Amino acid sequence: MPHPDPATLIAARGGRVTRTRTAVLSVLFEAGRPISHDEVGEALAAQGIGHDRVTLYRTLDWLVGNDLAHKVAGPDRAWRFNAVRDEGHQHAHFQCDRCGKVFCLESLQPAIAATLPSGFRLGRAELTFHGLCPACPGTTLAPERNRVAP
Amino acid sequence: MPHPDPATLIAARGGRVTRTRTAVLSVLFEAGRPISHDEVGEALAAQGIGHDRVTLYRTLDWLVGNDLAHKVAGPDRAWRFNAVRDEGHQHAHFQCDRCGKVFCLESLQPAIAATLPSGFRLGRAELTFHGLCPACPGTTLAPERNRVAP
DNA sequence: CGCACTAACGCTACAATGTTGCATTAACCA
DNA sequence: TGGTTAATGCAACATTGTAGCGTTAGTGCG
Ligand SMILES: [Mn+2]
Ligand SMILES: [Mn+2]
Ligand SMILES: [Zn+2]
Ligand SMILES: [Zn+2]
Repeated sequence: MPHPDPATLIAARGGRVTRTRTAVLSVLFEAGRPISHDEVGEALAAQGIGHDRVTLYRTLDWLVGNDLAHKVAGPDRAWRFNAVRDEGHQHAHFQCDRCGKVFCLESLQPAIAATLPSGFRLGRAELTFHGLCPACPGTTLAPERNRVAP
Repeated sequence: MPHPDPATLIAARGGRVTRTRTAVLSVLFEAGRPISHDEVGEALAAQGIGHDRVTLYRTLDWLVGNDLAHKVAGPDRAWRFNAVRDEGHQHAHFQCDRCGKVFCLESLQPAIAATLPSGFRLGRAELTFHGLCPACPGTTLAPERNRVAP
């Protein structure tokens, strides 16, 4: 399935279709994983698209606020941004301990069972796995089994 | 059960027992939840203990590196630090969407079942609940049930 | 106790990430 | 095609954390 058209998506939200917005959303679609503000900036520069740091922050915020992207915390306290495909964004993430890349585990449907202490009202749960991504060499210290109960 | 003696714990790790270290560890014990660098600093100031920003960062890092504290990400990309009681630090956390406070759910033993895509090697899993803490008013949009499967 | 050794401190400077205010530009619509 | 104003670009600032380096003080030993 090809990527949706950024301009159409942006217009559908009532936003102005600008060069920066379409380019940024396009970059997010092609990245395939959540990338940092800085990585987006590099991609824009590679396309010869001039951009201001602040504009980029605001563009990314606009995309998130209009449900065209979502952001997830990275290991280095910089947000990673990802184009939204399926509605809901109900999936876990993976952070590589070596290269720092973050991945959405879209296909993964983890089952979590837990009962919170009284007084805590649940909004949502966020599940992040840490370890080594497919591209990084080495082995983890933890058991190699892929079933976990932290 | 009363708090362990900070000075004893610090000396046991081979570190020098300084005023800052004992005071910081004591503050962490009394906080009862993970608190930010800044909150630690305020607590120190309230005790009339002079401190330097950098020293405080280094002290907290030392405590973490020596397994006397652990740090967990907050909602505002500032770390929260917590005195370690039980070994292992195998528990979930809760972030309040209103006041931003972070809580360790020490007693909670969530069950997670998931199978990672091939190539990903698992180190550990991190489970964070979001919602409203006992001290904050309001209701969440999510279902009030305390069972979740994201 | 008094001294030596050096871990820990405190200061300055710097880096990374993100925000605010405001004048200018350009997307959209009539 | 022109007017309206959302979006941009620039400068200045805020927050969180790090690196270098001279100074202070905790510790062990005679
Ligand atoms: Mn995601
Ligand atoms: Mn904890
Ligand atoms: Zn990796
Ligand atoms: Zn709260």
